[in-house]
Parts: sequence; C-alpha cells; structure tokens
Amino acid sequence: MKIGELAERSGLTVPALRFYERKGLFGVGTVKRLGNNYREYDESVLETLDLIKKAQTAGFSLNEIDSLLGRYKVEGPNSPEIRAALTEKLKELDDRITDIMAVRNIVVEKLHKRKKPAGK
Amino acid sequence: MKIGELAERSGLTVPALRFYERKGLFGVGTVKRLGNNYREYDESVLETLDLIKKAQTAGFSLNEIDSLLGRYKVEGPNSPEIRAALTEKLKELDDRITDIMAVRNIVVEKLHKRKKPAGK
DNA sequence: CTTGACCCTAAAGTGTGCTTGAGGGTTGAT
DNA sequence: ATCAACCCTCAAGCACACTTTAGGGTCAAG
Repeated sequence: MKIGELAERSGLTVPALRFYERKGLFGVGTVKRLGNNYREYDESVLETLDLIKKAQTAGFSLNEIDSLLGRYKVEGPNSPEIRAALTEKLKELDDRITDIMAVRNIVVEKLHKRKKPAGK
Repeated sequence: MKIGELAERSGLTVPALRFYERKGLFGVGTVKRLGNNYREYDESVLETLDLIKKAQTAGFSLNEIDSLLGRYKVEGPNSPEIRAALTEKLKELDDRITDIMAVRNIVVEKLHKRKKPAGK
C-alpha cells in the first residue's frame, strides 16, 4: 500500500510516517520503493505502528522504541543485553502503572467527593 | 524552605521549580517572598510536586495539570465542567493503562521466549 | 571586606515529535 | 494537454519541558 492509504488506515499523517521512517523505526523490507519512487508499505507495518503508538502512550520515546525494536531484531531475544534492557523496561512500565493508578485514585476520589469536600 | 532545599528534597532542579512557578502550578500562598526577594516555599508544595510528577508520568502535560489543578481550586469539585473534565481524564487514564498493559505483555512475552522464537 | 555559596531575572538554547512550506515529479480522468 | 490528486525531498518552524547563559544581588564566615 502507498503512504496515503497507510496514513488513513493507521490514523497517522503522511509526514509523520516519513518521519518515522527517517528515524529508522520500520524494519528492512517493510518499505520498498516503486518505479516512480513512491513508497510501498508491507501490511505488517500496521502492527508495527500499533506497537509504536502503544509504546508511546506507555511513555517511551521513539529513540527507546527504535533501539529496543532494532536491537531486538538484530540480537534476538537471547542476548543478555536485550534481556537486561527488557527487564529494565518492565520495571519502568510497572512504576508507570503505579503512578497512573495513583493519579487515577486521586481523580476518582475528587469525582466521588460531592458537596462538602471535608470527608476525612 | 528556600528553593535550594526544595530542589534537593523534591529531586527537581532549581530552574525547573522556577519554571513550574511561572507556569502557575503552585497555588497562591505556597510561594512567598522573603525580604531579600528569595522564594520561601510552604511544606505543602512537596505534595503538589509529587502529584505533578505522577500526573506527568501518567501522560498529562503541565498545561493539563495546571488547568485541572487551577480550575478545581477555583470551581470546586461540584462544577459540572470540572466533573466532565475529570471524567474524561479518567477515561484517558484507563485507556493509557490498557495500552501500557499491552506493551507490558509484549515485553513479558519477549522475556519468556528463550531459544527458538517459534512458540505459536 | 572579600570569598563562596546561595539567591534573583531575562533570554536564549536544547531535544523530542512532529507539522508546514517550498519546489517539483507522477498518475488518471476529461 | 491540462487538471486534481497523489507522491517526492529538503528545510524550516512549532509546542513542550526544561536547561543554560549572562549578569547581578545577598549573606555568613574568616
């Protein structure tokens, strides 16, 4: 599929997709070029984009996503460095979830507190 | 307490604290000025900073935090607009948690997958 | 009364994640 | 052949969250 269609299907903008590509977020072979130099995307890029979106929401920068995705593809799941990095990311995720739950509780509390904010 | 001590106790930098103040994140009365124009912070600012940090980790921008914190203080917990905004934030938080859990599951899966990444 | 560790303001600089603009080729329909 | 609707490559610009720089005051100790 071409970039316009991918933009529509992924919900991203055309320039954003080109930007991601320059960042190196798409694995080799996922973006080819047609005779007219137009980009031709593999269907699999949709999953990659979905992961990128979720990882971003999870608080990771494109660089972090890139290095994890890229190194993972190169070194595989058995590299001690990759395993260490993943373990660290897991800890970060858990910390983030803890913080989000804390904020969530505060919001819930404020929502439940009607009239007279004095409720020990 | 003065800004240097607050920086140490909060883990933030001195310029960051001044930046937050310009953004209006500290409620009235929490930052006074001494005779020499030095800032004098109320102890309560530590809790505010803690909330700000958590809300940031939860994915909210300083502007969002500011407007929610500020409007809440002015309009109280019973304003329909505040309740609507909080309800929306709650939805955002839940969506974010869902996304983080999805990323977490992917990381966990990759960590458990040793040798032979083929495990239907 | 100077030295060092503090504090102040205003303004410019930085990294991230894009968007916008300029200038131009390609494709398909009319 | 020309028009809209695509696509391309730079390069510059923008919002956010700070940091850094520049140029000064303040204060306790020696």
